[in-house]
Amino acid sequence: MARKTKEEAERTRQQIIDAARRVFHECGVSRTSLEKVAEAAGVTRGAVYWHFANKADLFFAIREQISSPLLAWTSSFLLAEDLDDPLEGVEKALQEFFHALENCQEVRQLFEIMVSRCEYVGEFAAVQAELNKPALDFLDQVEVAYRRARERGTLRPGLEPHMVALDTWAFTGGLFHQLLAACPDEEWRRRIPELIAAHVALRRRA
Amino acid sequence: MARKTKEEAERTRQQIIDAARRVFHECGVSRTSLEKVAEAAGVTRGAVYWHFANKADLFFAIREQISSPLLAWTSSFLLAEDLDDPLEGVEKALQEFFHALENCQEVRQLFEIMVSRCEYVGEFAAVQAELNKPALDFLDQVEVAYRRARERGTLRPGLEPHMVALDTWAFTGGLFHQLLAACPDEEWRRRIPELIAAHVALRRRA
DNA sequence: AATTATATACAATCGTGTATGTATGTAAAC
DNA sequence: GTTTACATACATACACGATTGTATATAATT
Repeated sequence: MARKTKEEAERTRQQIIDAARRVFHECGVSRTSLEKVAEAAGVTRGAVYWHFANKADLFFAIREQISSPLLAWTSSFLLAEDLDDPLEGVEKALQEFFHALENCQEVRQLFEIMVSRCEYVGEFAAVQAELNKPALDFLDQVEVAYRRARERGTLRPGLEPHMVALDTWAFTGGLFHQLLAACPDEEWRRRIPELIAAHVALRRRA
Repeated sequence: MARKTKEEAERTRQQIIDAARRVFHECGVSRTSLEKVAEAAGVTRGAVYWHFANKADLFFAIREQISSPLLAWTSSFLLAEDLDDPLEGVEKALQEFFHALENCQEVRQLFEIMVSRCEYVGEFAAVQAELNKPALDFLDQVEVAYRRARERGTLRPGLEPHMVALDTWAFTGGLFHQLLAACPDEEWRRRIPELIAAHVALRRRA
């Protein structure tokens, strides 16, 4: 086969990224050969190697496509300055994040790959560092929100913003991992919004 | 080489398990060939295949050696019936678990392998299910503890045991994962006991 | 005409499982 | 108490498939 127009090439690139996400999700990253990805995308390894240097490069591309916009979206709520109660921003951000995780197939696949279908060793150690940066940013932002809440008087008295932020951070990470890896049952999933609300409520002035 | 006595054979088996844990931790499960494990253990693949059917079998053996006793130990605190305040059992169990995670090299390596150096696909999907079972057991036990606390009147009024248990469960899972994969800094680690204490305190009657 | 977007062909490596070799332990027969 | 027979605990060798990266071919685009 032969050369295609730039738009067609871009479409091919996207097809490869989509295919890679599906195959990574099904087979795990290390058991996925680039041949499989190519086949799933309806091209040959030639095309894959043209667009991406190697498997790790492909992995980063998937991340870029899905994760970046989502995190920008959710953190916009955390940073919102015009809230009467900054705790609402925390709750809204969490609700949005877990809503996307529940309802968007691509998002869910990506995070499942990152959590339980990838080994963070060698080239992929860098991927893990990338994964963690948003988590640490989130931690900082939550602390800011709690600090603001204390100033506005909506934080439960006696709670120190730093500690509460760590607590919420741990809670969020736990929800995230348990949801992806150890979900007890379907009923539990439906109660996640409620659980988040309860978590925040416990930190609000009674 | 030739046949050894039963004790020697058992020692060989343990050496292979130890070596496998180290190599899995360093290279990731899928990039670890049984040849590497054999070399690290000072034997040949023949010995490895004699004691274990395949890589997944070896993985289970590592888990069995390290995880089982630890979980028995920690859950003994959760189940303790003679406590004035059942919340103390929750706290003690969490403190013990994270203490082991901090101070025991083998425990830490095992969990790091499970969290970020193994792809739960194919034969290993079963491993993940195994990993989750203790987590779900823990969830149940925590709920029992909170229920008892409510009966004894040490639980903060207005909290429902089921929801609080889920909250603590998420918190614990988050602490676990963040500690293994995204630890902010050394100072943070030293404050984990404090963080756990604060978490439980927030659920105790003021 | 030069470049680009692919397909195809190639070489080299690596890992797996199994089959086989072998020396020693172990227990029963004598 | 030997001898014998068999099981055990490995080491070694082999056959096979799978993947990877690259080099080259090809045809359409620019």
